[in-house]
Amino acid sequence: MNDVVKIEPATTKITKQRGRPIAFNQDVALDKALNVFWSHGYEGASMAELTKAIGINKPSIYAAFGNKEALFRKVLARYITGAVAFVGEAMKESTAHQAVEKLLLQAVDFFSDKSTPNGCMIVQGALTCGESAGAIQQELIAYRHHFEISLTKRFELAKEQGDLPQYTNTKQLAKYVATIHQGMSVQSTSGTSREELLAIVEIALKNWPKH
Amino acid sequence: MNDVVKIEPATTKITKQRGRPIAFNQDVALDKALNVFWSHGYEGASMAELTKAIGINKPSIYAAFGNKEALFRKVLARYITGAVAFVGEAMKESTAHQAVEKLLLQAVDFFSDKSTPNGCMIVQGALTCGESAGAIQQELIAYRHHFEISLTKRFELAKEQGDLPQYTNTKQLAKYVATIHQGMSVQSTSGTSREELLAIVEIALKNWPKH
DNA sequence: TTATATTTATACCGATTGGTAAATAAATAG
DNA sequence: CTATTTATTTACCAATCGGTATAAATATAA
Repeated sequence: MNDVVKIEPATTKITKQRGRPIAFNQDVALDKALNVFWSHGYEGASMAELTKAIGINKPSIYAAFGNKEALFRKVLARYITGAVAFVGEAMKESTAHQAVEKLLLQAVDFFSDKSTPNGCMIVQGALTCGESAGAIQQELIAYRHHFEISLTKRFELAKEQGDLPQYTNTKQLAKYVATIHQGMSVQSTSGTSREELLAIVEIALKNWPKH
Repeated sequence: MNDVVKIEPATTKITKQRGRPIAFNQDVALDKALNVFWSHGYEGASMAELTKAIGINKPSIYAAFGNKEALFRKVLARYITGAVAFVGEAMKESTAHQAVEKLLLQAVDFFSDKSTPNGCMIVQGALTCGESAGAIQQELIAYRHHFEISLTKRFELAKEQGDLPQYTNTKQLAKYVATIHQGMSVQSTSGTSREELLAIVEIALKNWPKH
């Protein structure tokens, strides 16, 4: 639908796009939309504000991305593979403790980055909402659950490798870490500084399970 | 304005209300409105849904409470003196550790109470929103800050009484406890069970400062 | 009874919501 | 050139938003 090139089946010859060319970069547009959704949430972001921020007219948005919900899903996908990709990276640390420490410290950097809105869009994008946003609310819940599953898997690996005690309840520990992360997101949205967030991480990591 | 009785200045004789009597109980109406705001947040709760839930027509709501924002503030005041009054009670425990333990355990009961919506309205009532809800958003931020100040004061007292080490940074410790609480609110809203919330509290309390 | 005060229910207001029809502009194909 | 395709702009849509004017209903006061 939005392919830039079309390939002729028989000859594989590249044909130029027929009609009027698109006048905006879709990834740049998604980044600008991300900024609005991140700041105001799914419901709090109006199409009027999104249109103004992206800098193109509404019919162009609808032609390129579908409707508001589809736009949000595409923004969310970009947010996950871009802004919060550090979560997956942190899991690659050599011990569970190092992985969580890196995760939370990077989260502090992420939350206090002055070039982006505060907090995490997956946490506060649609925590509460009207019925029309119910599908997005559930989608974000699913993503947060997915985050806990990633943590749980990492902790299971740590148990195998011996850097977490055998008695560790990995799901509960994952929920604890997720709770800290989500609480920090609320704190960040409320104006908590980088130094204060760091202090929270320091306290939260003191009780790491010991052998 | 909404006084049920009027007192004559000179004789202090009680005169009956003149016009048509109010056909609904204001506190009951506020409780029903609370349920809607708590579930869907300030912006996500429409006047249409509030009207339906309260069971009276819109002009009656506006006459009794003002506008949507004033209604929310009155609901919020009732929420604080009613549903979440346990927060102040928990601070009266004899040690800081006991106070926080009671606070978080009562929060678990509160979050998993099936007769009320999940999570805390002060946390998720307007975490993100459009510009028109900015004042409510700031008010909720102020209430969360007030919660931290209460915790800080309790911890200062604990330092004086010797049940917290002298080196304790009470503000940071308060922020940690608030972060756990707010994270648990997000968890509750996402469907986390009572047992899982209890496990989070257990882990969170393991790292309490020791002498 | 009549007058006054207050709440009720009905119907409506302008503004904003997400979303689109229709016409114009800009490219390629032949 | 003309025809075709696609994206743009403008203007508009019905539905919902928070909020209210108006008049009927229900009480007391005299």
